Amino acid sequence: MLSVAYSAEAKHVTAARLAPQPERLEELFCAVPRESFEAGEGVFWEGDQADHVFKVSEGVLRVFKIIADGRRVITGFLYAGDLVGLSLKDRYLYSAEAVTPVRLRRLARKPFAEALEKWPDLRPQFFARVCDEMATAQDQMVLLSRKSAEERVATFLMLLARRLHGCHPIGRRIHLPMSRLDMADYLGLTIETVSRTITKLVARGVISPEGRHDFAICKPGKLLALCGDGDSYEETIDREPKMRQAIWPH
Amino acid sequence: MLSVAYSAEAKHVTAARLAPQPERLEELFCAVPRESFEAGEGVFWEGDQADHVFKVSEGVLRVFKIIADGRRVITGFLYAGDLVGLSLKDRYLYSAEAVTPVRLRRLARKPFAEALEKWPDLRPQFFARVCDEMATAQDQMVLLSRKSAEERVATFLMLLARRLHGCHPIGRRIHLPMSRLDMADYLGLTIETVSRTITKLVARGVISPEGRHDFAICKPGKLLALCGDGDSYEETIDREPKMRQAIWPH
DNA sequence: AGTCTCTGTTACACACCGTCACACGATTTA
DNA sequence: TAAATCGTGTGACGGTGTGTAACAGAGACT
Repeated sequence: MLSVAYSAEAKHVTAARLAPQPERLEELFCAVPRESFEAGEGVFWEGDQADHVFKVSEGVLRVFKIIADGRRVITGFLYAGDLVGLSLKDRYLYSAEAVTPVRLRRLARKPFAEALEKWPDLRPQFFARVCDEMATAQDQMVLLSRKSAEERVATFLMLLARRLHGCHPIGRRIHLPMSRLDMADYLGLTIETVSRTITKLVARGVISPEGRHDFAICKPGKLLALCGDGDSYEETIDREPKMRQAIWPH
Repeated sequence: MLSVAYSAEAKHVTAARLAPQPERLEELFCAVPRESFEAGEGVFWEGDQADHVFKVSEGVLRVFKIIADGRRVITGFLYAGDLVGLSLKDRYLYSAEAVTPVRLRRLARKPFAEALEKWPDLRPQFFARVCDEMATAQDQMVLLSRKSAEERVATFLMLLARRLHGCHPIGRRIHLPMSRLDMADYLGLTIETVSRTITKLVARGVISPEGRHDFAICKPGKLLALCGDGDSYEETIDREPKMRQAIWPH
């Protein structure tokens, strides 16, 4: 079924709106129908045969691994436009579940690979996606390895504020579609710590709550400084060289 | 200089032993001379123009990122045979330094990319390398996110024991070429904690020291169980359900 | 020998964060 | 309406791991 659009020459492509020579990687997914998943529903599981790649078209997905005694690590959240399952060999390295109701397009791995072989222009795009995935993983390792609870939460909020693609119109408003538990498992913390840290940020006027899952960023500069990435000038000059103290004065 | 071998057609390749159609990705690196780096010397730096890819031919490399106040995160150690700098776009995402004296081959990015375009058989190999890198990053995220200090150290020791490629002959002997500080920055701990944890493992007879940087694995099963990956049977049955206590009775 | 430097080990007080407990509000069920 | 359930917030308490030491060993050097 799915391979029809790609196994044939361009003239055979009838059912698809796919151009014979797709210019963008995403176009490969246009030919297949969208599938819907309810919040909490699983899309695939770690260890499954990795037969498909996916493109999220609506909603948010969480991608995670489980270890021995039930500990869960969420390695990423995926939003509309993101591709899932690119950098895999034969089996999925992680499980994927819908955080919100999700609509996505599924493409079998083989036609996907064939398309990459056939149309060289797609390869740099594909490679760029994989590189972004890698860069994100690296940043996450930094976060998990060396950042305090407060820095982790601040970094997460900034991440979502930047990724405000189509989700919400305004730039200083953050929407957190996932539960506190999801956040905790993503940030390597517990729900309680996440909760307390958010409370702290609110108390200091950095952000202000608008319901459980929405916040306004009141002091973007402050929030950025709290990320611990050294993106801000104040942070690097205020600090004694090489000293790592409790970061907030009171 | 270096690009000479690839900027020309195959017939122009004279100085290289490179076959016109290389079968393995590594062969691309045969044409270029080896460079030497002393222990501690830098190979490239985060943010540099990513002009080259590297193949380690001898020694061990560390790859790391630095954040704001000097905190360092080592994202990986690279051994002989490993390729460095694959999954990058225009700039290096991390810095690389020699842990031990290192010899490596440097290949300009452009001819490397051209080779991948020209010889399709190399692409799956390249892709597999990138996937391995990704899988390793995922495992590291699990380690940093949810594992105790003891589990981290145990996991690291098992990793090195498995990667005992050409380094050392015997399978139950681990060589740690890097300093305790390097280990700490890789595992998201401090030197002191690494030191204490190793001491603990020695005290329980799991490993036994043979100098500062060499250990024998006395109880491989026990060490595996301590990794917290659930790879072993003992772990799942010994443990009270869901309880995570201080792990060692004495 | 001696001294210096560097790395690794050990000790102890403390802080951050995890664990446990319970309260609160929203939603569902009886 | 009450009762149950779920997600969340908040408090008290304790433990793992940290920070700051001081100390020990191994080279390198004079």
